[in-house]
Amino acid sequence: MGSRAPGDGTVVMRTRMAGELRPSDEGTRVELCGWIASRRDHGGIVFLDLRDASGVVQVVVDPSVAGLEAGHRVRNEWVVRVVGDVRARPDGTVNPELTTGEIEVATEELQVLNEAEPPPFPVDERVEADEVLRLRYRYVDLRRDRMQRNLRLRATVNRAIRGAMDEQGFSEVETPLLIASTPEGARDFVVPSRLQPGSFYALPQSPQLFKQLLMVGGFDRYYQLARCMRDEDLRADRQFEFTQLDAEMSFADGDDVIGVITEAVAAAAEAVTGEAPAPFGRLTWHEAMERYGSDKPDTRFGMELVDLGEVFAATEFRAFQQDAVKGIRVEGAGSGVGAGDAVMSRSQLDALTDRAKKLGAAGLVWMRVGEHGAIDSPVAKFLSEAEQLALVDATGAEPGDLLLLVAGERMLVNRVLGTLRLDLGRPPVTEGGLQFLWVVDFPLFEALDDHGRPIPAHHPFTMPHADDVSLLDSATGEDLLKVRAQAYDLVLNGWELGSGSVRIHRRDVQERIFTLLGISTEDAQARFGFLLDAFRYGAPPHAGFAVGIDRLTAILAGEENIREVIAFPKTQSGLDPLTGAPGPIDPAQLDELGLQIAPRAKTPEPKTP
RNA sequence: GGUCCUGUGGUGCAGUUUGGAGUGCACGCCGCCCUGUCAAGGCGGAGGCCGCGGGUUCAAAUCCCGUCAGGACCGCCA
Repeated sequence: MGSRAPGDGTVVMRTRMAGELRPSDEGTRVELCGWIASRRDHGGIVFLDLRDASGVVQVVVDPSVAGLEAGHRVRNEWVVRVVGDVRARPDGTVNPELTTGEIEVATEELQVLNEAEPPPFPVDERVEADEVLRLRYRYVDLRRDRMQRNLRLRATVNRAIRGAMDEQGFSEVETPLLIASTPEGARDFVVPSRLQPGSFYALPQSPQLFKQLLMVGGFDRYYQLARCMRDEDLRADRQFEFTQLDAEMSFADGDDVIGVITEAVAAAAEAVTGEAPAPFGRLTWHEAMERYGSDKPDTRFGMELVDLGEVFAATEFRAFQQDAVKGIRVEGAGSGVGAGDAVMSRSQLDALTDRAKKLGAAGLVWMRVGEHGAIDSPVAKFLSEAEQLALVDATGAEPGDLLLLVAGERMLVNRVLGTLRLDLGRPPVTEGGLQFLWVVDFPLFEALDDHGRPIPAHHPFTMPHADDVSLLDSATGEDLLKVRAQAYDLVLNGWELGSGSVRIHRRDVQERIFTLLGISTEDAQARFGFLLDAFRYGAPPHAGFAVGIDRLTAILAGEENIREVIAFPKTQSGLDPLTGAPGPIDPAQLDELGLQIAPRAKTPEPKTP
């Protein structure tokens, strides 16, 4: 129960929480504290809704009673303390909309703890407030149900994750925030050193190197809810600062890591939804690209990519004489038979074609499927009857469907169709349940740079796939891109939740990778020599992972944007409307740090005609 | 760096396409009335740099250019 005695000499301001009162409390004297959520002043009687962290209860005040005159004066968001008795509401005045709607508090004492100006936007959520206003007055916004719900949900996620990791024998270890620049690919946030003028710390993009050092240090199983900072442009799913469940384990392979992380993430989902999530799927990277055209497939809906190579193997149509021809089937979006809201107009199809071209495709072929496999398309005349029939057969198209086809280099075709698939079929965040998916066997290198050197897809400490190690020595050029890594991603409803890998723990293998990447021995030594050194002193085989907590929480909360699950986020241009950060600093501070601000290159004046 | 969308009393919108008086709706705010409301109700009232700057025009919230802020996305985030 909420009733407490002071004990330590402090004054207890309240005995109960507003939202927890029930008919069983009838007759109880309660002391409540909170904000006025709403007032309904009838003159001789005033109804106040008192809101605290637990919810709302109706408080009834008779302002004609001596000492209760403030009943007329109080306004929304004033902070008050109420003493009174819980009583059943009179017949016909029960409010089934409120969990406390069967009772009310008959006020005997009304104390104004603090007056308040009218809030810049209503705390009640009937109308959506402008986001910059919400951020500027975040402390008001935080009173609203949505933020209360989301941040408490986030706390539930953190609690469940810590519980699951603890149970699996992981120890939470903190790592430094002021570090040397780490080899992640993002731009560092940088902190000037006062004691070493001209030198800089970097804020961690992740605790990557430290967790590997913890493995060398014999911690065996480490995790941390780690703040990470990356100075890259912001998006709906990206903030400068974000939080990861960061984990690393020794004497373990990729499947061990997948098992552990599955356990923790499923525990978080279950803590929020009340039921265990569906079993996590698993696809190879190659399969994900071929079937969904993405390395983070949204498997809440079908519309999979169909390989039409066989169908057009001997085609006369030049546009389809390519590395790959693939298509997607958009149900009911064709003309005629199945005509309805889903049907796409000619101008919509033109827009789709533009979209495909912007994504790099040479073009987009659309086909409307009619009765008996009849095909209506600008290119129908170039296709044989047999090809048309085989096409309908291969895609499983029904009358009224629309087919979208792209031909060209295979991975380009996959990416273009994968994007169109999302444009046309992706459900809102609140629909389709939770589709967790492991994507495994990522390639070790994602591309070749201008000098023909491979660019690591994950990071340079990623262990190559055991079966592909020999390729590392023999392969050159494009063939290097076939080398698979022991790297894996966790995907939820088309969002990349996180990634991990088995790490290289042997110095000789690591040096071979550096050589391939064109990182010289001196360069490697300068950037992360301490890690290479550590590997000389008995590094265990180890593997790890990191899960984006902001993204996981957003999806569990049914939010499209991670700002909704962050107490004090920044806008897309990296500003905090509440504190005004970032701002200039005192010249004396600059001086102390040995820094000077270079004059910014002015943008050229607009040309006068 | 780029593309698209948005900016109108404290709040949320309409008005911009087709230039013609700051016009309108809802909420909030202030005052008065009101003893069973819960989006309380009734009467009255206050509140505007139409983001900012420039241009076109007899006339600009409206058209043009620039700029600032916000959002979505591309680039970027190995």
